[in-house]
Amino acid sequence: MTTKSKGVNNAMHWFRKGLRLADNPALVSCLEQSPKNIYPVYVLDGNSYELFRCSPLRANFLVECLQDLDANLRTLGSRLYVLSGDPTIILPDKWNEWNITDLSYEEEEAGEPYALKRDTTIIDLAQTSDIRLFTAKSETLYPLQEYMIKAKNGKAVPSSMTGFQKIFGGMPPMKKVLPPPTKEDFPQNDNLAELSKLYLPPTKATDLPWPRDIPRSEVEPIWDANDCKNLTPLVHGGETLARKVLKQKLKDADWVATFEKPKTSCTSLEPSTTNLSPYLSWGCVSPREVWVALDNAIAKASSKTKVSKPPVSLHGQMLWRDFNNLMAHNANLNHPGCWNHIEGNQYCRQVSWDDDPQLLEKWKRGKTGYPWIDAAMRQLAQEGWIHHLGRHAVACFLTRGDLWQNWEEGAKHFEAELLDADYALNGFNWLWLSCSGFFYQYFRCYSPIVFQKKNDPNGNYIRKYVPELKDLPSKYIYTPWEAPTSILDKAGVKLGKNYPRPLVDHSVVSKENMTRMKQAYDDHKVREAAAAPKEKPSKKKQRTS
DNA sequence: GGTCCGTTGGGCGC
DNA sequence: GCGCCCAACGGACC
Repeated sequence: MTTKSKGVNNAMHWFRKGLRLADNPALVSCLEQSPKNIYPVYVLDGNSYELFRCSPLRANFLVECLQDLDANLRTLGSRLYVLSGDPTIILPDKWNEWNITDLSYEEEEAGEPYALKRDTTIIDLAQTSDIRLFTAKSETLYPLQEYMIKAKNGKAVPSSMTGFQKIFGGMPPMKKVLPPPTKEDFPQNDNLAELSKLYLPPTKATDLPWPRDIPRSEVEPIWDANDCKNLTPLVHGGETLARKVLKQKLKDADWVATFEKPKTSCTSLEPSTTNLSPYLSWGCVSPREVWVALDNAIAKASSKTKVSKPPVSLHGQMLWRDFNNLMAHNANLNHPGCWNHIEGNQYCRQVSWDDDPQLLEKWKRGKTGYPWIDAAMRQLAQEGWIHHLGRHAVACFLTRGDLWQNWEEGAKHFEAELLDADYALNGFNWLWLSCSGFFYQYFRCYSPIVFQKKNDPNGNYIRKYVPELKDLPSKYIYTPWEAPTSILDKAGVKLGKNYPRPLVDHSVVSKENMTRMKQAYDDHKVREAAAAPKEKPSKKKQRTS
């Protein structure tokens, strides 16, 4: 490794995810080289995962993150340089122009194919240009490789949460959370004044290289592509807000200590969970910081409090995140890029899903005729968020429960619309809900009617998000097609006109679909047996000899 | 090869 | 609000 004397190197920190200053080990290790100048950059990359299939709410969230990052850097006497284009072209240009000698960035861990390809190219280019790399794995509580090593130990990587928790229990103490760099850590760039009006962060979603340059979707957008005005995001972007939300949500120590995910409500009009997921997925806050904050909050809970445990506790939610990343990482190691696909995905059952663009479109737009499903889908479009259990219900409805549509399509839609869209978590949950992987009890099926009726008998959630039904009596709010004409008339509901009739009869199709799933599982067994005909006998031989 | 378990199902009786 | 059954999955563990 070439060593360069202090003060003659020029550094670049490349933000991709990890849009924060605190607990950013790659940035810190770069600053530790005491560079003469540092250029914190973000590249608006029209082809990147973050922007591909990206709703205005997501675009807007990114803009807010960049604005906040720039503001925070300016308090340290630095700033964010926002570039536009293909990073593998634009970054080498800037290395040359700014005489960059050191480059740092947070590594992509789950194995998202575009990011991996991009980074491989950048690593090659950096080596060619004799640029020193300072990278760090800080997307998860522990680097995924460390779980892999711990797990292997002669065994397979666990594919259940229980198995993962065992691995996790044997991990060494977690790395300490790094404080944000101080003003003294940041050099004053020679040319800061000269560049003051260049490379400024975008101020609105339409400044991003989207949607003009990107073929976003085959279908018409659900929202006005240029307009976020009428949308009401769950939270706004940025590290500053992330910390505020973290502090606020963890203030009630007893709430934190007794949190049980399955007991939180997905129909409450105010989110019953922490709202931290968007910040975690964009890296506005580090998972370790959240972990420690949970520790601290629980320590303050009253001694009588019965503290909840993983997997249902808040710490458990952080474990799910790492577990999902590990599964994505492992799947992609064996078959690069397979994670959000059926083909080649070792964890995914091959199921012959139907392909009906009209049904898919009605699901996306919240026009299935099942008010509870439609309410959740419209909350997604409106706020960029649905409660986890709501996601379960709509994902089950689209796939194995009712419409029998390919989960890949549902995953793509979530990826575009969710503020907290996360490659690893999204893929895992669609595999789970469609009974394609990790969860196989297909006879346990969410009802689009009764699942939430007990939590929200008056249907307030439906009344909020499906306003055309708001005047229906509670008795029919979940099942408007059962209401007498006089009641529908009184409520201003015209079935098939201003609110659709149900696309399918759940009680019928859910049973039919169980039979289809049984068949798919049987076919899977046959394929497995055919794929490895000699393996089992030879193993037996070894054992008996 | 048997048994138990799996973050969060639905329906019923009590 | 709880316990039990429904019909019956794969994977871990013995």
